[in-house]
Amino acid sequence: MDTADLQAFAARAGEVADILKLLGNRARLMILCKLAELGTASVGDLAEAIGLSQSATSQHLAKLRAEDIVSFRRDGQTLWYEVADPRLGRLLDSLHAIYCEDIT
Amino acid sequence: MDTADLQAFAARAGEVADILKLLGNRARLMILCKLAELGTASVGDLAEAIGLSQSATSQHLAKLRAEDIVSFRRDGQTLWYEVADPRLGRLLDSLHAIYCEDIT
DNA sequence: AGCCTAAATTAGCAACATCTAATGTAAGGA
DNA sequence: TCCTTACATTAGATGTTGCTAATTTAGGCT
Repeated sequence: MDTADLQAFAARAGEVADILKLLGNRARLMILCKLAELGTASVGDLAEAIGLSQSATSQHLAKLRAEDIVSFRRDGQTLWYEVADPRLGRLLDSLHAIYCEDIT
Repeated sequence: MDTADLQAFAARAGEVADILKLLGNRARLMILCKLAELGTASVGDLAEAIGLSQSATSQHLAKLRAEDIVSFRRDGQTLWYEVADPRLGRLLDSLHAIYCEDIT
């Protein structure tokens, strides 16, 4: 593999690794699994569902937002989050198929 | 979801997140992609293929070994590594399908 | 306006990750 | 035995992560 190929490979691997880094945290993975399961959820719903504080949950959502992995719409005081990136939806499906085959 | 369900969910998410954390590093992801592509490779091969020092490459391999994601067999002075966990093989295939559809 | 709830943001700290440089170990060859 | 090659390991500096606590912003209600 020549230098240009290595750089292209490294660049793409870096992008994908950045996404996987976001999933490589228990709290964020739980958030994304919940969103995949429920379709949409508020910050409070998510915080309770994963057993984390409001602040910590919000900070995790900020990271996911920064990579355009999730989006939200406002309804009054409540923000409803959802998975925004279809590729991430596919990845979450794959993860479920591989690591949660035993779960209904 | 009751407390027992949350704990089971958290436990499983933690296990999967630990694996994804290993993939969430450019160098390690490149190593695993190379192993998936080549089937088997030596430490020196991998270090050169990803443009990293021998030491850093070896330390990444040590982390992957610790989670039983890769294994190796010795042939003289050379250690030949390969992907050991079939679920990780499936995950790498999925990642390739999702994020590298444009690559031959 | 004043108050409440929902969520975001900031500051700060402890824990963790990742590199380089140096050293150790194992195997083969002269 | 001595040297070389292939790889592992350790030590240490530096950057990053993920929490809590405190504060701020936004919206709805009386």
